[in-house]
Amino acid sequence: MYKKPIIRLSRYKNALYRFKSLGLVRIFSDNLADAVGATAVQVRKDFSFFGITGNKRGGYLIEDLLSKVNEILGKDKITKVIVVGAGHLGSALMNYKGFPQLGIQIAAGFDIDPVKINRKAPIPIFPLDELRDFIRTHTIKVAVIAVPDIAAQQVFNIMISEGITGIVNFAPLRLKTDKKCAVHNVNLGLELETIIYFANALEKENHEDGHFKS
Amino acid sequence: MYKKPIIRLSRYKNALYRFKSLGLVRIFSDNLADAVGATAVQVRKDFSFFGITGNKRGGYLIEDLLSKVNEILGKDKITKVIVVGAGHLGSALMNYKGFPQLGIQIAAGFDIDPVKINRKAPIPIFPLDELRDFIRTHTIKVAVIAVPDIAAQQVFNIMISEGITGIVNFAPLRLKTDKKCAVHNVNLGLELETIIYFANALEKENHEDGHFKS
DNA sequence: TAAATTTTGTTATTTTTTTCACATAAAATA
DNA sequence: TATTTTATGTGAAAAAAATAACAAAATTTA
Ligand SMILES: NC(=O)c1ccc[n+]([C@@H]2O[C@H](COP(=O)([O-])OP(=O)(O)OC[C@H]3O[C@@H](n4cnc5c(N)ncnc54)[C@H](O)[C@@H]3O)[C@@H](O)[C@H]2O)c1
Ligand SMILES: NC(=O)c1ccc[n+]([C@@H]2O[C@H](COP(=O)([O-])OP(=O)(O)OC[C@H]3O[C@@H](n4cnc5c(N)ncnc54)[C@H](O)[C@@H]3O)[C@@H](O)[C@H]2O)c1
Repeated sequence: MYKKPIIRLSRYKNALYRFKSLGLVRIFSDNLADAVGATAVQVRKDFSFFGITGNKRGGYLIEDLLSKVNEILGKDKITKVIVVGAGHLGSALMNYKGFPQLGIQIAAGFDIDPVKINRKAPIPIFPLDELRDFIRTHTIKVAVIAVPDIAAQQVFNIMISEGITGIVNFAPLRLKTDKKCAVHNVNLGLELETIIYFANALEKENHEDGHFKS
Repeated sequence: MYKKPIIRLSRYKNALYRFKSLGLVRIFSDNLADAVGATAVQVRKDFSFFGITGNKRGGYLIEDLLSKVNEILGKDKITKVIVVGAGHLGSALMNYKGFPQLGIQIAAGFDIDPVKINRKAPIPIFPLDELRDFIRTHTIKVAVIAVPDIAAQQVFNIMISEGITGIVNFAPLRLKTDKKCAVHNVNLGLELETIIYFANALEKENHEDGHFKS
C-alpha cells in the first residue's frame, strides 16, 4: 500500500518551501534527506517511485520539484477542515498559524459546551447540533476529532454519515475505518509512552556497558 | 530493531486497563486486536515475539498479561516529564488529565515569555534559564519540545547536553538524534496533510468508478 | 581532450512487518 | 469416551520499507 513514501513526500514538500524561502533554486537529494531525516538514496528512491526525475549531477530545480510533488499530493487547492471539540487541543489547532501555508484552512470549530460557542470569532465555533448542516453546506471532507473519548464515537458516526472522507482523531480510542473514510488515530499519550520506553532502553544501555551500540 | 511491535505493546497495555476497568478478567486476542486496530494473529505474533503466552482456548488473564507487558515496557515506576514551551500545545499537554494513569507525571513547564511563568501552579512554569538546573536536580530523562521552530534547536541542545534520553518534538523541523537520545518528531500539520492526501484519493476513487476497491 | 568527480537513477539485497496456513491444546458437546 | 469446536502459537510466505551497490550522465579539473 506504500504509505511511508507518501508521508515523506509531504515532508519533502514542506522542506522545499523552506529552501525556496531561503532563496535557493536548486537542491540535492542529500539536502532533502537531511531536512526530513531520511537518507539521500531514500529520497531518490521515493522520487523514482513517483516518477520524479532530476538532473544527473545537477540535482533538482526546487520549482519543478514542488510542482510535481504538489501535483502528486493534490496540493493545488486549499482544503477546508473542521475541528470538533474546542477544548485544549482543539483550540491549539484552531489557533495554529502554520496551517494556511500548508494549504489547510480551519473552517470552523464545534463544541457541545454552550460557553465555547462563538459565532463571531475568526474561526467560528458552533454548537454540535449544527455539525451535520455545516458539513453538507460547506462540502467539508476532512475533520479533526478533539473531544473526550466517550464522545468520539458519536461525533465519528455523524461525520461518516455525512460523507467525511478523512479524519484525524485525537481521542485515545480506535475509531474503525469504514472503507469510505481514511482515519488517522493520533494518540499523544502513546507518543510519550513510546519515547519513554526508548529512553529507558537507552538509560539501561548506558548503565550496563558504558558505551553505545551502533 | 522491531519498533512497531513495541508501539503496539503500549496500545495493548492501555486497552487492557480499559478492559480491566470494565470488570473483565479474561481476554482473547481478537478483543485486543479490535481495541487497537490490529488483527488477532498480529496480537499473538507480537506476544510470541516478546515471549508472552496465554492459555490455549482460554485466552489470556488480563492481570497476568498486564504484569508481563508492563515489565517489558518498564512501566513499574512513574516517569517525570517536562514540557518546554507553555503555549497552546504545551498547555494542552500540561492540562491533560490522562497522563497519571499512563504512569506519566508532567513535572514542570518552561517558557521564555515572562508572562507565562507561574511558580505556584499545580504544574509550575519556570523561566527557560532554570531548565538546565531543573533537569539536573530532578534527574529528568524525558522532555517535550513545544516551542516555535526557530527556538527548537536551542532548547534541544540544552536537553542533549544535560543528558535527556527521550524527546517528543512538536516543532515542525527535524531534530537530529544523537545516539544517546531517542527523538520522536510529531508534526501535527503533517498528520493533517497526510489524511488530506488519503481523503482526496478516496474522493477520486468514489467519483471515478462509483464503487470501492477492496 | 582525457581523467576524475559528483550526483542521479535503478537493480539487487536485506530487514522489518504483515499475512497465511495449520498443528496443537483445552473445552464443550454428542 | 470420541468428536467437534474454539483459540493459541508458530513456521512459512508475502508485502513493504530500508539499505547497498553500482552504472550512467553531467561537470569539473588536469
Ligand atoms: N490535551 C492533551 O494533551 C491530550 C493528550 C492525549 C490525548 N488527548 C485527547 O484529545 C482529546 C481532546 O483533549 P483536550 O485536552 O482538548 O480535552 P478538553 O476536555 O480540553 O476538550 C474537549 C472538548 O470537547 C467538548 N465536547 C465534549 N463532548 C462533545 C461532543 N459530544 N461534541 C462536541 N464537543 C464535545 C468539550 O466541551 C470540550 O470543549 C481527548 O480525547 C483527549 O483524551 C489530549
Ligand atoms: N498548535 C498546533 O496546533 C500546532 C500544529 C502543528 C505544529 N505545531 C508546532 O508546535 C509548536 C508549539 O505550537 P504552539 O501552538 O503551542 O505555539 P505557541 O506560539 O502557542 O507557543 C509557543 C510557546 O513557546 C514559548 N517559547 C518561545 N521561544 C522559547 C524558548 N526559546 N524557550 C522556551 N519557550 C519558548 C513561547 O513563549 C510560547 O509560549 C510550534 O513549533 C508549532 O509549530 C503546533
